[in-house]
Amino acid sequence: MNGNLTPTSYLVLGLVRMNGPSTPYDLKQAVARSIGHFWSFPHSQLYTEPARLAGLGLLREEREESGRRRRRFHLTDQGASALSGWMREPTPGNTEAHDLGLLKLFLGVMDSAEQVRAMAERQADDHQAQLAEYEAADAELAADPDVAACRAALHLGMRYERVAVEFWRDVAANPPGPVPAAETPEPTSA
Amino acid sequence: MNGNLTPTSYLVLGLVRMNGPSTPYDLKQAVARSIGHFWSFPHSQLYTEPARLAGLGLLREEREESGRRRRRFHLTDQGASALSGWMREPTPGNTEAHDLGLLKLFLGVMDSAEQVRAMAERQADDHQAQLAEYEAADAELAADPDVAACRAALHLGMRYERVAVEFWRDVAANPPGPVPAAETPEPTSA
DNA sequence: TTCGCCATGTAATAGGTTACATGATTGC
DNA sequence: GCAATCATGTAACCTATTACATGGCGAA
Repeated sequence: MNGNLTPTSYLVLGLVRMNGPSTPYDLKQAVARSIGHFWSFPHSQLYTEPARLAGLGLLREEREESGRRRRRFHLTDQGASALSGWMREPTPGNTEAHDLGLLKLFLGVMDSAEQVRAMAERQADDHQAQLAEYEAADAELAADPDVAACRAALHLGMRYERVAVEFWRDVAANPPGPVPAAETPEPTSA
Repeated sequence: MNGNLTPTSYLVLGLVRMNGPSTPYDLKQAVARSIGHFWSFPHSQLYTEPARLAGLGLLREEREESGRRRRRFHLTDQGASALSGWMREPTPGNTEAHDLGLLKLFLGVMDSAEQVRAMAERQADDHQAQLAEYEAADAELAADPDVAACRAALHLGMRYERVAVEFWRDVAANPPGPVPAAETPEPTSA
């Protein structure tokens, strides 16, 4: 077992701290409702990671004896201090924005401006839909003053989405032509 | 060897198409100058992925006999059509925005509003710096009409950065308080 | 001509992803 | 009581990341 903590680790620790003792399924739900919108964590990780953290003493595992025999994880002192230690560290590294639509646009392999326009319109719609989801999620949290920080994070998501919608609409309105190939592809020899 | 193509694969194919026959080092450079700003690809991948693609017949490998014995990869017909096939597919999946600062904010584990403010200011500065880099990169490309698509992608990056700067400045100006822990951590038993 | 950085790669590992698989609940 | 879905997990694979390692090349 490797003792290094990844973003996933801190996510799990943080969620347990925020929501109290949690089962992996609880974590999965919490992620889906909030940060999962822009940073996806597959559920299998949310099952394996807490177990790993328990092995490191940062969580304590408790298991139901009957029914679903859920594993419920509790934050330990050590876990709490690992978490607040991380908070105190500087936060290096830029934002990673992985967006396949953007990659396609960047590579400039679209055959025609028309094809670019079609994709851009699709992207704009998708981002619009995403924005609506954020707004709904945010409205649900609006009542609770304790979660101001969570909402703040959502707000950045919302701003990004608005920018993305604007951006793709601009692209659709004025699609760039294809980047010409620098060489003629060769007959495949394989 | 697995024939599935990942975003990395298309990146490599697309760069070779755009820039002509390339060595892994060329790819590394091209990435660092452009898309690497918001989607990082470690250099080791840019060495192994072209080899894999060559194995699939999508690139052809040519090796220098003397000196550094570079491997230079050429696009094949098959590679070109894999690339344009991908372009025609719809682009599912949302943007993944991995940002550790945002994760920290979201988890609400900061001890105090003051700590939040300090981080927010740092983030704002970092994003400001990033924005400046994009602008410089964009200015370099401005002369060449062939790379309009690449520039368009950069422009989204720039918009994101502006939003991020604004956002973190707002957070710094009005930092949310910490989300209270839902449970008291337990003494570690390990 | 030597030093240092640029350039080129590879090995090992672990985290992430997909796919499978099954038991528990709940609603009808 | 049956079906559908929720909930819970695990195993295998692979991609990505880190770390190491070395030879070429240019500058002083």
